[in-house]
Amino acid sequence: MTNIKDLAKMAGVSVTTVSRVLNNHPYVREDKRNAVLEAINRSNYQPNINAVHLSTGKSFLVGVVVPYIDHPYFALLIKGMASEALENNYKLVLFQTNYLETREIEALQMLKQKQIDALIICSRKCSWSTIEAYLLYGPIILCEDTRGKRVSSTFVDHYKSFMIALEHLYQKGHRKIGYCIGRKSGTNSRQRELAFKDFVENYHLPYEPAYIFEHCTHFEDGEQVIERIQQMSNPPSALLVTSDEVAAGIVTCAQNRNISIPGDLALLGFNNQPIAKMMNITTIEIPLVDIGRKLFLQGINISKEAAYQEIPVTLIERETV
Amino acid sequence: MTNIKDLAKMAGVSVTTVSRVLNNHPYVREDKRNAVLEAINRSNYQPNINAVHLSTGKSFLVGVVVPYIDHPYFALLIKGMASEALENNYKLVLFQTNYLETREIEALQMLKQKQIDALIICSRKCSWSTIEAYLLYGPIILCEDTRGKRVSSTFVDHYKSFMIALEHLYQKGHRKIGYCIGRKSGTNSRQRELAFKDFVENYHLPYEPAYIFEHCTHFEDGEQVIERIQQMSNPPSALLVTSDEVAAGIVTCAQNRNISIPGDLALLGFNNQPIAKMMNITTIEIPLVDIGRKLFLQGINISKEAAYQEIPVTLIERETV
DNA sequence: TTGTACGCGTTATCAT
DNA sequence: ATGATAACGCGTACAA
Repeated sequence: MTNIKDLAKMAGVSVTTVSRVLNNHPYVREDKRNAVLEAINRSNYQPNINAVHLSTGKSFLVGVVVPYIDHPYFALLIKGMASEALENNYKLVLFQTNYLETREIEALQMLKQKQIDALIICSRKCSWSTIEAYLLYGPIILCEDTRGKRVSSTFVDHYKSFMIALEHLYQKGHRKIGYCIGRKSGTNSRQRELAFKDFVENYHLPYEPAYIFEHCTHFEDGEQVIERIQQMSNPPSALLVTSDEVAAGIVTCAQNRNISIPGDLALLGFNNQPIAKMMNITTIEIPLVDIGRKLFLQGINISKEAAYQEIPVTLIERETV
Repeated sequence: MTNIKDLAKMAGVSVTTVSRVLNNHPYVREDKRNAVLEAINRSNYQPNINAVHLSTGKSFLVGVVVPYIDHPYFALLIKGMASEALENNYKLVLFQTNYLETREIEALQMLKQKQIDALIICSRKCSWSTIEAYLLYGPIILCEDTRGKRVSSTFVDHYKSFMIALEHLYQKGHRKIGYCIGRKSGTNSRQRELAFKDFVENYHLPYEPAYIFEHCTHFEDGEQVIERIQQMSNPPSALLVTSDEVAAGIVTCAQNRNISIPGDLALLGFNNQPIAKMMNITTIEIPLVDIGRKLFLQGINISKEAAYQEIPVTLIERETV
C-alpha cells in the first residue's frame, strides 16, 4: 500500500505538501499540486483512515445505542440518523443492547476510547448517573426529556401526548381505558404511566392495573392482548397502543374473532407509521425519522451547551376510535 | 488523557511491560504486573483505540451494506450479525444505501482504507466487477449465490425455493399464479424470475407479466396489490409473496374488501416471520437471523478460500393456500 | 524477564 | 510557498 511518503517521493515534494493537497490546504504552487495529484492517480493511493484518526483525534463515527433494530420504532429513528450521517460524511456504529446494561457501557467506553465522536442513546437501561460519568469524553445525546440535565436531547413529551390521547378517548365517551406498552420501566414509559395515573385521578376513574399490557412491541403481540381482554369479565372499552404496529396486530386479531373495532374496542395508536394509514388506525403522529435526523445533528454539533428539542405531536383521527 | 508512557513512568517500568500486561502477554513478573495494574486504576487510563488500530492494522469493525434498515428482511439479518458481532467483540458499521451505487462504493472504500476489517453486502446495486476490484483489500461477503466466484457467501437458493413454492401452488390446483417482489433487478430476484419462467414453461402455462407485482416491500404495499388484482379481468388465483410482511398486508386488505383467502386468492409468503404465524400464512421459512450470524462469521474468518453456505428452506403449510 | 527503539501513516508546528 | 521534524499512542523486533 502506498502512503504519503511514497507519494512525496514520486511527486518530488515533501510529505507536508502532499498532505496539503490531500486536505485542500492553501499555499501550494499549481505545478506541485498537479504533480502530487498525478502521483495519486498513478498509485491508486488510499489514505489510511486509522492514521488520520490517530493524528486528528476524530473518527467521523457516531455510535447509536438501541435495544433492538428489528423494531419499526428504532428502525425509523436509525433511518433518519443514517440519512443525516450520509449528508455529513459520518458513519453510524450500531450497538444492539437488548437492554443489557453491560452493552450500553461498552458503547460508552467506545466514546471514552475515542473510537466514536459522539453517542446517541435511543433507549436505555442504565441509570442517569452512569451516563453522567462519561459526559466529559464526548457528546452524549438522548431521545428522552433531559431538561435540567447537562445533555442534549430530541424528544417528545410523552406525558403530554399521552394526555392528549387519553382526553380524546374520554371525549369519545370512553371510561374504561387501558394501554399497551413495550416495557414499564424506562423514562418515556414512566412519563406515560404518570399521565395515565393523573388522568384517571382527574376524571375520578378507577385505576385498573389489568388494563395495562406490557411487552407489546411487535405486530404479533396484538394477539395476546386480545386474548387477555377476552378473558376479562370487565374489559376495557378503549386502548392506547404505543406502537401502530401493535395496534395493527390487535385490529387484525380482533377481526378474526369478530370483535368490532371501535364498537367493542377502540384503539388509538402511536407514531403514524404507514401501516396505520393503510389500516385506518387513529393515531398520534410522531415524526420518528425527523427525530432521528435531529438526534444525529445534535451529536455532531460542537456547541458546549446542552440543547433540548421538544418535538410536537398531532392527533390523526381515523376509524378506530 | 494518560497513555502507556505515563503508566510506565508511574509504575516504574517500560512501555513494553505496560503493553504486555495490557494485552495479557506472558513474561512479566507478578510485582511489576501489579504495579502496572495499580497505575491503571489510579489514572483511569483508557487505551486510544485509534492508535491500536493504526499499530495493528485492524479495527474490529465490520461494515454492513443494506438498502434499507426499516425493513424486516434486512433488520433480521442485521439482528443476527449484531448478536454475533457482540460475541466476537466486533462492532457493526451501517451503510444504508437506498440502492445508490455511490454509497455502496463508499463502503467499499472504507474497506480499502482499512477502517473496517470486512464488508458484508446484503443486497446491492453495483455490478460484480465493481466488487471484484476491491477484493484484495479485505473480505467481502455476499448474501447471494456466489458459487464459482472468489467470494464467500451465505445464501438461499432462490431458484430452488421459488420452484418449491410454485410446485406447491400447482399441486393445490392453481394454474394462474403470480408473484410479488421488491425489485426486479438484483441477483436474487433474477433467480426467482428465472424459476418462474421455467415453471410456466414446464407446465405449459401462459406467462402473464401482469401477474408480477414489483415494489412490494412493506405491509402497506399489500393494498396496491389487491387494488390491481381487483381491476383485472382475469386475475391470478394464487400469489407468491416474497415477504410475509407484504403477504400480511394483502390478507388484511383482502379481508376488508371481502376477498376470501385462500378461496378467491391463495397466498404463499416467504421468511416465516412472526407475523406469518400469527396470521396463519403459509410460507417458506428462511432463517434470516441465522443467515446474518453466518454472514458475519464469514466476514471475520481469515481463511483464504471462499466458502459458500447454502441455507436450506422449508415449506410451512398454514391456511392461506 | 525486561527495556530500547523503531514503525504504523498522518497531521501540525515551525523554521526557512 | 515549502520542507524537516515532531507529535499522535500503541505494538513489537531485537537486544540485553
